[in-house]
Amino acid sequence: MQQSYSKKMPPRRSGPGGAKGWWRGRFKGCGYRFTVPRQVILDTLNRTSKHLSAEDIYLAVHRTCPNIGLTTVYRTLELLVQIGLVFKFDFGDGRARYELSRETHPREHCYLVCISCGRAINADDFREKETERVKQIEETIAKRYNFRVRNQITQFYGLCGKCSKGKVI
Amino acid sequence: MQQSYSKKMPPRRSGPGGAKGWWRGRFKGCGYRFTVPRQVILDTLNRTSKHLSAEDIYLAVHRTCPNIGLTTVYRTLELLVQIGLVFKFDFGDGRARYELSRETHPREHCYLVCISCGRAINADDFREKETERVKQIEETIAKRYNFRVRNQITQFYGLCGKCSKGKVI
DNA sequence: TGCTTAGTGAAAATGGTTTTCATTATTAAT
DNA sequence: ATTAATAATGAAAACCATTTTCACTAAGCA
Repeated sequence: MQQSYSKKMPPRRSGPGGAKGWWRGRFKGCGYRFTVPRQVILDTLNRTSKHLSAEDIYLAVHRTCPNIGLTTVYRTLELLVQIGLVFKFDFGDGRARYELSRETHPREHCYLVCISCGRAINADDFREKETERVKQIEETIAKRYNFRVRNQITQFYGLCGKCSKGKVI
Repeated sequence: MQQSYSKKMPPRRSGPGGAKGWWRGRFKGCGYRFTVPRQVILDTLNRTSKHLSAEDIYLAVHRTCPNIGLTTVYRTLELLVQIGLVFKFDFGDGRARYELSRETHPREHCYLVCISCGRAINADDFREKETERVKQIEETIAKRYNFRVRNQITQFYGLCGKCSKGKVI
């Protein structure tokens, strides 16, 4: 039972408990409990800017809390994505990646994915200056498709330097 | 052993065998055999503009050639992606989708993916007028990252009309 | 403090994809 | 054409990220 939540969000890092306080409020506001596993998983995501897989998170979490199982990691991540606190990505390598949604960070992501070796190269810097344009696009989409954009990813598929060596096409 | 292939491509639908002739040449040029399963799978992809999953293709192919197995479908698709004849997509629903690469069709794809119900809405029309801009971006990427772009997909993650009902956030 | 119920963890199940391996079909050489 | 070499195939098994099941635990309200 997800409840509606006030549009006026409190600033993320102020108030009792800092980020944790904000998260807690967000959980409660949606009718969920703010449990230890959920705190620890959010903390882990908060400590890095990388895109972690569920197993990455499980292993990191496992060091401090060995009793937290992989199942809970998956379940929590699913919930966090639903709530909108975490973004889920798929680079086509058979495992999903997760990243904490930070308002101070760009919500536009850009990757170069090599179709030969599967390597994914981050090219976010590419989009930074396009924020305005992207905002416009999102507004248009909201109107035309009645769709609320939360996150955006652009992937360029092709051949990386190594893999394109010697190939003309 | 992938061989280099002349940059001057013959027109896709002319010459002996039409598209098939072109495909055949492409296979041979790369050192691969143009077998019946590969023909049939390419034909199937050629007959639709939808994004088919491996199973979709298997079922379609199975009607005419019941002896073609799912394994071959997967193997052929992987090869086709490597050769650059087919694009592979991932909407995060646990199964990959494939689409024939047609030069007459745009290589820019745009989707709205609902993080609540998982529905993927095609919004390609959105990009059609941006072809020039996208070309520039691809050129810059090629230079800066030494990366040859073959295909591009932009996904907007968010809430579709149905799923955002009653939610303020 | 106790009660209700959401949340958790271990193990099993699921399901798309990949690997294995014996067989078949294609190509190049004869 | 026939044959030899090897690439391609199909069925079954393996793989592996993710999900489900179910008995148990802990958060939050009365």
